[in-house]
Amino acid sequence: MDEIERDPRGEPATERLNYTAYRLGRAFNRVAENIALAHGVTLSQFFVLQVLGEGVPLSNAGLARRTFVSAQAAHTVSNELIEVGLVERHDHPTNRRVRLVRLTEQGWDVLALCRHELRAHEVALVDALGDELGDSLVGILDRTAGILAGGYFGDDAAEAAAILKRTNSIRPRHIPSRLAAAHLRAARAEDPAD
Amino acid sequence: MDEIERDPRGEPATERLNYTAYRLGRAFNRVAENIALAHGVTLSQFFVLQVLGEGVPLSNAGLARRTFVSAQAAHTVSNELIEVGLVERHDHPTNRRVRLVRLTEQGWDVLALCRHELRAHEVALVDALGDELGDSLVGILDRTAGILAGGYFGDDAAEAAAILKRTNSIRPRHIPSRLAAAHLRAARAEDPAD
DNA sequence: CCTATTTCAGTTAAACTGATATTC
DNA sequence: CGAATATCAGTTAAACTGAAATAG
Repeated sequence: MDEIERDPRGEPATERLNYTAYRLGRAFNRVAENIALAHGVTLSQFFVLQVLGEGVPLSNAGLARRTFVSAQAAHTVSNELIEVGLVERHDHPTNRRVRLVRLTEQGWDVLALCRHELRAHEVALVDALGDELGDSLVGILDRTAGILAGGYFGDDAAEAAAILKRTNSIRPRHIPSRLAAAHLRAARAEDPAD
Repeated sequence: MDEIERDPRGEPATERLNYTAYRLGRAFNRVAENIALAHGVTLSQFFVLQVLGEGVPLSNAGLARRTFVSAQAAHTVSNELIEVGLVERHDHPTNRRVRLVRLTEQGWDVLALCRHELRAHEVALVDALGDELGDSLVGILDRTAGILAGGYFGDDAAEAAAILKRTNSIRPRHIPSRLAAAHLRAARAEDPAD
C-alpha cells in the first residue's frame, strides 16, 4: 500500500448531508437525463414535464417554485417545450394576469415513456436497497448513492448503452473509454458471431 | 376552491425518486452555497474542499470522480482554488505522471468554518426529522425536502440573512421581495428601537 | 500498444440578475 | 399602492466535448 500521509483533521465527505445529497442527485440526474434525451427532452425540460404530469395546470411562477428555479428560467424552459409541442398555454379561468401551462397529448405520450423507464430503474434500486433502510439520514443517502454508483449500479455497459440512446442532435455525449470498452465486451458476449 | 380540471393521468412528481433527490439536492445546495460564498468560495469549489478535507492528497482524476464531474471541470476548479491559495499541488511519491492536490493551511481554515456552520444546519434538520425515518426511500427524501423547504426550514428571514452574508464580489444575489420583507420584519422585531 | 492522467481549448445547457409592464 | 406575475434582456458559473502530450 501507498500509505500517503493522512491529515489528522480529515473527515469523510460522505458524512456531510449536503455532499451525500448532491452525490445522490447527480446519480439520479444521469439516469434521468439519458432517458429524457433519448426522447428528445433535456433534463430541465423533463423536470417541467414531471411537474405538469401531476395533471394540474400551473402558472409559470408556480412551475418555477416546483422546479426550484427562478421564474425567468422556468419561463425559458416552458417556451422550449411549447415550441416542440409538448406543452401549451391557456388562460386562467378567473385571473387574467396569469397564463397557465399544461401538457399536450404529445407531452403526455413522452412523459409516459420516460416514466416507464424511470420506474424500472427505481424498482431495481429499491430491490438492491433491501427492506432495512437503516436509521440515519446520511447513512441512507450514502448507501443509496453507493449502490447506484454512477446511476447504473456500476454497470458500465448499461451506462454506455443508455448514452448511445440519446438523441444526439441535442448533446453528442462523449463516451469515456472505460464505458466504451465495457459496452463492447458486453455486445460481443451477447453476439459471439461478431 | 378553484377545482381546475385535473387530468386523470396525473401522478405526484414527488413519488419519483429522481425528482425528490433533485429537490433535496437543490435545498442543500442553497444552504451550502450561501455558507461557502460567505467565505469567498463557490459551490463547486466547496465540494472540492470537502473531498480534500478527508486529509488524503488526490490526483485531479480522482478528484473528478469524487465530485462527479469531468476531469477537465475538476482541473479548472482546482486551478481556481490554487490561485486563491486554498489548495496546492505537489508530486506523487512514485508516479511522475500524476500531480496530487491537497489543502493548504488556509484551505483547512476555510473548510473548518464552513463545516461548523454546515453541521449546525444538519443538527437542526435531523432534530426536525425525528427518530422515525419511515420505511420508503422516496418517502424519506420527500419528507426531508419538505422539512427543509428552500433549505432554511421555511424561515424566509434566515434565508435572506444568509444571502446577505455572501461575499458579493462573487455573485451579487438578488433577494426576492418575499424574503426581503420577512428579513425586515425579523430585524425590526429584534431591534424595536429602529 | 493500451490505458490513465494532465491540461489546452472551445462550446453549451441552464441557471442567474436586472428591469419593465401588467393585473389583482 | 403593494404584491405577484409575465417576460423582455444580458450575464455567468459550471458543466460539457474535442484533442493532444505524457507516463506507466
